[in-house]
Amino acid sequence: MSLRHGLLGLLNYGSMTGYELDKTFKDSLSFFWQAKTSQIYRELDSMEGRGWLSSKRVIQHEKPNKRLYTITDSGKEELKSWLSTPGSDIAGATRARSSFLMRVFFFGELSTKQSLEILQLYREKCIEASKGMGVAYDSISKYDEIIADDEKSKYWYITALYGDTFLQASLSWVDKAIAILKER
Amino acid sequence: MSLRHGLLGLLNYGSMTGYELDKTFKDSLSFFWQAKTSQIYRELDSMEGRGWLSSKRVIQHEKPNKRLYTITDSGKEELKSWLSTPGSDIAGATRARSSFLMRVFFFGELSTKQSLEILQLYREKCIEASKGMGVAYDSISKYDEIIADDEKSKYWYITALYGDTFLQASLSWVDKAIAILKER
DNA sequence: TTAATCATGTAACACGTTACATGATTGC
DNA sequence: GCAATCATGTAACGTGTTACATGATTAA
Repeated sequence: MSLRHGLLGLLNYGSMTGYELDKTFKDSLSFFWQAKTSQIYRELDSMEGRGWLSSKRVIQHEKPNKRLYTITDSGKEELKSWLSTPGSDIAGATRARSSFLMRVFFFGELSTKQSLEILQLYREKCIEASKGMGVAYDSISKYDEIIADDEKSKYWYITALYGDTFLQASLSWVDKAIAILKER
Repeated sequence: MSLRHGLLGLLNYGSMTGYELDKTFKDSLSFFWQAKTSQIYRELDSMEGRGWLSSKRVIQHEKPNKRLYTITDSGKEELKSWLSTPGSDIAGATRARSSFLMRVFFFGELSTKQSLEILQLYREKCIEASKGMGVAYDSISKYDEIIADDEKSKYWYITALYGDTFLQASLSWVDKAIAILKER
């Protein structure tokens, strides 16, 4: 499973509360992996049960109390071992799980006009997302300043680069698709 | 949900057994959506419960008996309505859910040598998958001969084109990533 | 004064994965 | 003789999603 290890990776940068993890996850990893707040809390609980994390209740007076999670040695081991054995997900990475593309496969049931409308909507979303990549790079710079570690931020940059490449490819595909539907 | 509608789409081309659906799904849609055999049988059951399908037991003597599924009018309606309302999945399509990329994000914890090895493995998988696209196009031609409908096969071709575009982009990204790690 | 932020969770349900079970026929 | 293909499923478990619940502080 991945959410587990994503959280482990983030906690390896420093202790955080569930709330902070949720936001950090959404800031940094949500392009590749989405998770709901409720799932994150449940997962933290189960990770603590496995001994990968320890937690401390922090009493606050002006704000609600919070629970601060810290990665344990056993958690660090698990993270390293997960990172160094990229089992099946390397194969899965050469496929693009997408319910949208599955729809497109069946667009023969719609009119060309309707299909075109949907593809054009997708095109706009791609352009929007592409513009939004700036925020991702900003986010990387921000965390880079806090953590200040070139070895780490280099990879953050590489993943952001993937986002760019992916969105450009998506755009170039949808333009080809629209052209095919318009020809003749 | 998507598996449901994928199966509905396939059954709209003609009646099939669970076994045939499983193979057809894996032949045609598995680049975008993966499903286990057991899940397909369970789903067919639940779809019949909703009245989207009807089924008939076919008694065979030389082979095991089978159950033939046929889409109902209500199922056809559901398919059309799903196709024409591309709700949230159009937004999701501009993100690339990938546990592999999440790993890469944390590669700072590994040595550059190890990271390079994993990226090179990924590179090979991309090339392999890229070569495998030929099979996908063959599969399209095969079904195109059976179904003989340009309106339909046009979209099959467009989705295969996505596969190609995606794999080329993945390759181009990993080459950039490897270059970054090798520089200096 | 209304919405957003801070901060945590529970419960129920939906979907995906793994393991197991059966047994005949056909091709290498 | 052994593996693959045909053909169907059940049970248990793991993961993801939706809905609900609470309540103070701060910025527009």
